[in-house]
Parts: sequence; structure tokens; C-alpha cells
Amino acid sequence: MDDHADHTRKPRADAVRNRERVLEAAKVVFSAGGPEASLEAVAKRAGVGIGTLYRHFPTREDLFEAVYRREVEQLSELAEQLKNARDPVDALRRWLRSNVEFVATKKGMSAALALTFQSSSELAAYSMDRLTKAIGSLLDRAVAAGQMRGDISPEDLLRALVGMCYMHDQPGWQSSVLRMLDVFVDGLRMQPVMKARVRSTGKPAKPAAKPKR
Amino acid sequence: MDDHADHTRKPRADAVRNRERVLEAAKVVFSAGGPEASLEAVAKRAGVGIGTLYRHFPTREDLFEAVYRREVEQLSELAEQLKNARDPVDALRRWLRSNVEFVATKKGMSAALALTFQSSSELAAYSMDRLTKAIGSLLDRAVAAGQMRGDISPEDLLRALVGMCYMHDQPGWQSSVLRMLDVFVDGLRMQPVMKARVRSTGKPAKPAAKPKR
DNA sequence: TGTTAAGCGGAGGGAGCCTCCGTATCTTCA
DNA sequence: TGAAGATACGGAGGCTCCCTCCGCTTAACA
Repeated sequence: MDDHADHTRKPRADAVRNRERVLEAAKVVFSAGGPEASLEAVAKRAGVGIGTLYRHFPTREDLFEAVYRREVEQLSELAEQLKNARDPVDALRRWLRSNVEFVATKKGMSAALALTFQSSSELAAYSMDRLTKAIGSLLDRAVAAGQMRGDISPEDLLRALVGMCYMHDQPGWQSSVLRMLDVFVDGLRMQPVMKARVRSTGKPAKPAAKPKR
Repeated sequence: MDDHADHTRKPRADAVRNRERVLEAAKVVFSAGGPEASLEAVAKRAGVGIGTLYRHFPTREDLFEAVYRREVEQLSELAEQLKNARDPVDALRRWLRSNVEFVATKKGMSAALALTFQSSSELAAYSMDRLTKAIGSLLDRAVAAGQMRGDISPEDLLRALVGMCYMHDQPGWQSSVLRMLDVFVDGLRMQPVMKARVRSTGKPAKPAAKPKR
């Protein structure tokens, strides 16, 4: 520490490999079995000893966190790619949709992430930052192109997205969220606005999603 | 089952009492220690044997669920009370704020609920229904009084609320959510408006033209 | 007050958590 | 290339918590 080793050893190849294996295994096992899945099962699937798993990830949360960071990375990269898409609005929409699919394929994992978020606000901050930037770049492009209104922040959008996905596992949640996303994106478009707002006693203007109570 | 016992015994007083005690203890223990808190600790705090706990709540999820149902009940009752408040908009705002506080005092518990939601879509449906009705009654009153727009469904509102709270445990989350709630409520008001909106890009949000196809 | 169904507590077998350390493998340097 | 030393590996084992099972206790009913 004080003795700054200017000559650090190259990390061992097997250590790097094992770490990667554990992460991959963890993703699968948690997705299938939820956040309480046995760590011994993870180690087994990764083909390593339980001790190895614990050396790399001293606590269950550390493991969750590492898996999660990877996911965020991926979404971030996806945004990077979409930046080159022709239609900026469509690009944003696609990214949002990818997010939903992402959640959908990870039943158990998302519960694990909820747990992780609770205990690591540093992680929360990191991923918020990362995802906000991802959304932001897509959003800005659409705004700059004059195709979207400019008064919505990436944070707001992200929060809305996450919030909508949060309620998943209800019967038709996924299609519902996708629908809402479309509405959302439509709402963000530059348009001759001023949708007719229904007067209190009036009948519903929207045919869809008639709330019954 | 088929043999309908027309002569059911009154439930034993101690059983009722113990059930209640366990629920109360669980609320405290989970709130403090998160969803993985020891069930034995719950039993201990409740002053009952572990066997008793398991008889009433065969699985950890059953216990979560029962605790959660209570909470929903309480929020529902709160809405009932607020119906008598003078200002309908304020009543709605208060209810929303109570929700936030609710979440705030239950760090660990909310993680538990996330888990429960995952595994019991019946519960999710029930609570959505219950809370939707709670919001709905408050919302309707405000709309009927001509103080709020009528094109927002209680479901939408609930989803937004839950979504916003979902991100909690970030540093200033609570005040942030409260702020956003106020904005939200303001947005719901019947007003003569059209506030000037502008954010990032220097361009003024041009309200006109550009009929998007 | 006696009968009996219902409820109670906690012992105990099992599963998973996590630590610890002897062994195996990799990197470095001569 | 081979030896030395650092680093990582595996899994036995101690421990905690889970959950079932059953003999004892108690409340409801007649």
C-alpha cells in the first residue's frame, strides 16, 4: 500500500477465467432460481470449488453486484450502437424496449437486483449514472433533430421506465409496459400538441385502458 | 370440504393472539433486518415457539404476504379517512405522501415485498386492486370537484408512485420523490395553463406545427 | 367438569453458509 | 528452461438456520 508496487504481477490466467465462469453461472442460476439460490449450486455450475467462489466474491451481494454491473455495461453498449441508427426516435424506443425484454428474461435476477440496490447505494448511483447517460445520448439526438420535446430529462425517463418494469410478474405486464412505452414515446414527440383533455364530467377520450373501478 | 361442517368451532383465542403477535414481530424484524432475517428471531420476538410460527405461516413467503396484506389494508383505510378532508387535491397529495413515508420506514421490508410480489401474482393483483381503489376514490373526488383533469387513471398514478419509490435508498431519494409528487399533482390540476417549458437544448419547445405522421 | 379437537413448543435431521489451510498452478527471473 | 515464490484452488468442517414431527397443553363445547 504505502509501498506502491510499481511492478505488479500479471493476474493469473486461471483466476481471470474462473471469475468469468462464476459470473456466467451466477447469471443463469439466479435467473432461474431467484436470489436465494444456493451459492454452492453456482460454484458447481461454474465448475469451481466453493472456496474459489468466495475468494472472488466474499458475499452474496458482491456477486449480485458484479453480475449487475455487467448487465448495465451491456445496456450501455447497446445505446452506443443505436446511436448510429437512422431514426433517432425509433432508436430510443428500441432501447427502451430492450430494457423491458431484459427484465423479462430475468425473473429471479431482478429480485436479486432489487436487493442489491438496497444495500449498495454506490452501485445504484453508478448504474443510474451509466443508464442515464445511455438514455441521454439517445434522447439528445432526438431532441436535436427536432423530433422530441426538450423538457424531459433522462433521469425522468429512466425512472419512468424502471417504475413501469417494477410491476412485472402481473399477468400481462410485458405487453402492458410495451404499450405504455409507446404512448410515452408518442408523448415525447414534437407534435402539434395540446391533446384534448377530458373535462371532469365528460366521457373518456381514450378508447384504450378504460379504468374500471 | 364437501362435508360442510355447519357447526364450526370458534377459533381458539390463543391461536388468534399468537397469529397477531407473529405478524407484529415479523414486521419489526423484517424492517430492521431485511427479508432474510431469521424466522427463529421472529418467533422469539413474538414469544412463541418456532413450530407455532410455521403452523400459521408454512413458508416465509406466506408470512411476507400476510404482513403485506395488513399494510395494504392500512393504506386503504387511510384513503377512506382522507375522503372526508376538505380539499380533495390536498387529500390526494397527502395520501401519496403517506405512501412514501410508508416505504421510507421499511427499508428491509420493501425488499421482502419485492420478493413476494414476484412469487405471488395473486397478491400483486389483490393489492393493485385495493390500492387502485384507494387512489381512485381520492382522484374521482378531485375530478368531480373540477380541480383535476379527468384523463388519468388511478392505475397510471399508482404505477408512477410505485415506480418513483422503487428507486429509494439513493442518497436523497425521499425528498426527491416528494418533490416529484408535488410536480405530479400540480400537473394533474385543472389549470388554465401551459407553462413555458424548456430544458437542455436551447431551442424553445415550439408548440406549433410539425404534424407528425 | 369431562371430553376432545386444536394449538403449542422445541428437539433434531438436513441444507446451505463461510472459513481455513494444505495442495496445485501460474508467473517471474536467472 | 527450470527453480522459487506468489497466488489461486478445492473442499472438509463448524456453524446457523430451515422446517418437520410429535408428545404435551389448553381452550371450546356439552
